[in-house]
Amino acid sequence: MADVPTRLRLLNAAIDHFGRLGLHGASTRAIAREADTPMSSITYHFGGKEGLYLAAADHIASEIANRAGPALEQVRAMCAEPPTPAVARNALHLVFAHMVGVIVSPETAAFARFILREQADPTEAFTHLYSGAMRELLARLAALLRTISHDRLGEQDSRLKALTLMGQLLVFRVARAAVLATTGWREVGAAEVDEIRRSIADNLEAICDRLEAGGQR
Amino acid sequence: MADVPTRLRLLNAAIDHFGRLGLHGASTRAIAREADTPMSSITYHFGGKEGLYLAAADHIASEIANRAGPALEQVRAMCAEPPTPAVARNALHLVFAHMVGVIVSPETAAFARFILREQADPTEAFTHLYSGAMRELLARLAALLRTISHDRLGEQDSRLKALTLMGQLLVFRVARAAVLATTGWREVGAAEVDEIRRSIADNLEAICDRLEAGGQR
DNA sequence: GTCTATAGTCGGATAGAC
DNA sequence: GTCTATCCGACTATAGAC
Repeated sequence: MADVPTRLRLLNAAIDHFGRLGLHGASTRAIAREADTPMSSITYHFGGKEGLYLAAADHIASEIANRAGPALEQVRAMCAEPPTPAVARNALHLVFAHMVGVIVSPETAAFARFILREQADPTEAFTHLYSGAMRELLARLAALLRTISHDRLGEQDSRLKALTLMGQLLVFRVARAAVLATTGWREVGAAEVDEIRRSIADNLEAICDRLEAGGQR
Repeated sequence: MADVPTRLRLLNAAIDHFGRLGLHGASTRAIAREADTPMSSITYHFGGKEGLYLAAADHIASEIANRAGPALEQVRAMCAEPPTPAVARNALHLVFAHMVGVIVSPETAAFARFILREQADPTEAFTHLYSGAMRELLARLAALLRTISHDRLGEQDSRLKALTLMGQLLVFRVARAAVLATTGWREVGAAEVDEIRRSIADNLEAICDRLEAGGQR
């Protein structure tokens, strides 16, 4: 902790400030102050404010890839040979149980703010974020859902369903204030994450049941 | 359109600018310019930047209450006498079919940005937003879910499930960029909204089936 | 690589004319 | 109610010392 390079200190401070205030709203002075380095070192390391912004996006993408990596790796292994619906179902549960922890964890809060803002008003940085971490995850989820449905679900339908499922997680990140107000929780700690995980697993079961049995779509 | 009072023009411009840039990031000069009035009229009408911000939150809350009103009214009517699970199920579908349109519509985009930002970093304005529109909706959803489950679902569990269900909608608003990238859509128009509505209705059916039959929770 | 100093722009608030 | 003029602070960028 004591010997973090200036470049990295700047990136961490940048993710925090840009996430809260946006590209325009954040100030390089404040970022530099938090990183305990003069403002002009931003020019030196990243060429300027926008360079720092893009570098922050790339840094987030690689950090997320690291965190989602273990779960994705496991799913890749389970799907090495074409999986049965039962195996796919297992894999789906695995991914979600893991993602709940990742998405709700305080360490990813700053990442989430940055990504959220970028989605609201996408710039060049969004491509970096999407290609870096989200695309494979969503594609894998969609493929699992299709398998579970015995391929009755169309490709587009399975992508849509993957998105709705991710939404069940997302709400606990992006609407945290409403979540706290509704549940009466004071924070989202380990006990609360378990409750969320159970509720979502329950929904997953229900949706998989219907998919596997063959509902009307 | 031609004769909108200055106060209202300022509110609309404020919602747009604050939603995109936040309280600090937005500039009263730019807001006033868009409202085609001098900056000092903000001082006159709202006392300053923060007064304008709070007024914008109140205005959003009442606009949302207007839009969600019809659906909520219908649900209230259906629940006048304690509803059967089948009636509750109908009501649930009704609310969601309506909310999909509301949440995804371009007119509410500015509202969504404002609320999103406020959730990420709640200020006094959040209370206004939550009490004004969200609370009753979430409470009604939770009550419907409980009824559907024959009261097997606990109060807290039903609130959590209401939140996960709202998440399925939310994702199409807050992660629009990812939605477009994943589906290949170029916009979320009427045809796309119908697909979303079908996918979510399908999930609802699945979850209600499980709830009504009595899953493990 | 790191820091200081400075130039030029734009921000919010306010006083006071009409 | 509406507008102009002005104050002062904060911002980004950059030149140049070490």
